[in-house]
Amino acid sequence: MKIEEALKIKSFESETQKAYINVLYTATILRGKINGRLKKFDLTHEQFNVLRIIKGQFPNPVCVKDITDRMIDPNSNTTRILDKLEQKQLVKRTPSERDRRELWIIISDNGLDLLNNIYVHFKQENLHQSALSHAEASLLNNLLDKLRAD
Amino acid sequence: MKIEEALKIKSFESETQKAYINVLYTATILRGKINGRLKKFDLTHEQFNVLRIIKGQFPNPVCVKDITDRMIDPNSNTTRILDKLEQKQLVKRTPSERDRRELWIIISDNGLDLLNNIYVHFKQENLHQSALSHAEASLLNNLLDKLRAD
DNA sequence: CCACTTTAATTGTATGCACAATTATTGTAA
DNA sequence: TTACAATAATTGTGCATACAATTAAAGTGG
Repeated sequence: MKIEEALKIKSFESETQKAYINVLYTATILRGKINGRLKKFDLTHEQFNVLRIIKGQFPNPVCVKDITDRMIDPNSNTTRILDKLEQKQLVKRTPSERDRRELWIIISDNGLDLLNNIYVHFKQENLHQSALSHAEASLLNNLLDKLRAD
Repeated sequence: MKIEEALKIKSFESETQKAYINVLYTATILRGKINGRLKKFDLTHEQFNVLRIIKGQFPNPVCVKDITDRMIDPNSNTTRILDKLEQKQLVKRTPSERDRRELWIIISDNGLDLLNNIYVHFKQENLHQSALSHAEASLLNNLLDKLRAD
């Protein structure tokens, strides 16, 4: 559905303003879709994102700052998301060996298993197989990169 | 900056997965930008959005459901956002004349003035004048509409 | 070494997001 | 008209977002 129909908006100030609203609205829809899929795994979208980042460096540890730098929303509170992940025994925090201010965070076997299950599940449900062709998705990525550059 | 640089991601499963992350990340950036501009007006992004929706129907009243249907994020709690707006005397709630379950909400003179100030301010700072041409923004809108259709 | 700045992580607080449940009212069909 | 379902709005709860402040440790220049 077109954005103007979805939000019943009659006119926009400019095509760019429309794009702003469209990006925000689309993000809400995608977040909802991802949260829905993650529900059965008892993970929120941002917990999943953080877990994925930690796994990305496995078997090396990462510190909190490394994670924050890679997060989709760096404002969300990394410490508190790590608290949740640690409660669920998906990650471990240990003191860094090079800097006592830092923590080294590493994904646990549980965490690795969980992520693998989720990936299998996503593949089965074709989460990322979209109505967009590869070329269209690529174009979309370029336009978003450009929009952010303002 | 390209999304893979911004989030230091080395590889994606697919161009569409990349687009998902890109949309979510871009939304965060845009939200931050808008929140920054709205700060001096003591409004949050969603309060602004709701106020704009209510103004959109002025001088007709809207009920809560009308607003929810038009919100960028319909999950955010309309009642509580209206509480804030009413506290700031930007809107008024009165009982509906046609249905006692409904409320009629209308923007106040204060609210209209505030929105006008904000629009002037946005124009001065060229918030919605982007690096994208009209044609590019239009293309972006079409691709986002298509991405949501999955 | 010592004051000072910077950095890493945590904490605090207000608001927003997400979802379920509840209350009040209206519509509807036996 | 009386159950029952549907709808409008609110409320409750847990987690996330946004931003400021704090704490602890490390770097730096005198």
